[in-house]
Amino acid sequence: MPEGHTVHRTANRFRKDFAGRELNISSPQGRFIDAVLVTGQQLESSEAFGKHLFLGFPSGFIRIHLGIYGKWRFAEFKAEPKEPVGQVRARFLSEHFVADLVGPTACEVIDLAGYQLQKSKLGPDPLRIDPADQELERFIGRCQRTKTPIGQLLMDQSVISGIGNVYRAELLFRARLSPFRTGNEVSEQDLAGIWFDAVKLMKIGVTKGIMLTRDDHLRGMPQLKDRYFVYKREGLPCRNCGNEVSLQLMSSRKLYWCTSCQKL
DNA sequence: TACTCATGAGCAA
DNA sequence: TGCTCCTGAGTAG
Repeated sequence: MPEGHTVHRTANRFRKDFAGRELNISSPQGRFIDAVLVTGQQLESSEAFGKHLFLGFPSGFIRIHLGIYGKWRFAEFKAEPKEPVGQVRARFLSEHFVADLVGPTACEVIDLAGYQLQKSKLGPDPLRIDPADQELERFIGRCQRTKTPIGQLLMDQSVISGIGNVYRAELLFRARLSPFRTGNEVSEQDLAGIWFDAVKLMKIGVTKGIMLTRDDHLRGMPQLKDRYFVYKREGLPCRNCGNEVSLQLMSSRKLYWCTSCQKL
C-alpha cells in the first residue's frame, strides 16, 4: 500500500538487510537497463522522502517511486534465491537477501544533482521531522496562500509529501474539516492539527505496516472493512453521526467524506 | 477467461 | 481535464 509510511518501511528494510553490502542489481524484466551502472557497488544509504525511495551508491542514486501499482517482495534465502515471479523490473541481491521490485512508476539511476532536484520538489514529510527546517510553518504557509481546496492540497506532494488518498480522507474526517474548504479558509490551528495527526498516524503506519486511523482500533489487525472512518465506505453509515458517507471525484481521484460531520 | 479497479503522477491541450 | 504509464488482485460469468 504505497503511501509514505510504506516507503519509509522499505527504506528501513534496505538499511537493515542491504546497507554496507555490495549488491547485485539486475532487471529480470529487462526494462531497467541502467542497473548495470550501479550493480556490484556498495549500498551506502537508503532514505525515504515522501513517496520516493533513494538508494545511494558510490557512483549515484537509484530513485524509486511505486506509483499506484508498484510493489516490493522481500525474501531471505540460504543458498540460492527463488526465480523472479511476474514482471520484475529490478532485483536487488545480497548474500542472503533479495528484493524484487514490480510495476513501479519510476526506477532510475540519477546523479547528485538529480537527487537534490527531486528532493527540492517535495514538500515537508511528516515522517522526517527536523525542527530546524520549520516543516510545519512551510506546510501552513503553502496552504494559507491559496484558494485550492484542502482536500486537493493534502494530495499535492509539493505541499506535504507522503500523504495519499487514504490518509487524505481519514485525516480530514478526524479533523472534521470539509475537503472543499479552501486552504486560505483553514485556520492555522486546524492545519497544525492535521499536521500532527499525520505525524501520529503515519508513524503508526510505519510501525504496524498498515494504515490504521481509528483510535479504538490501534491494537490488533482489523479487517479492511473496519479499518477506516470514511475511506471506501461510500453509502455506509458514518461511524460518528450515522449519515451516509459520500463519494465524489476531486481532481479525478475518489474523495470520501461525511457531509454532516465535515461541514463547509 | 474477461473485465474492473487501485493507496500516483507526468504530460499535452 | 483527460490520457497514459503499468501490474496484479478481485470478481463476474
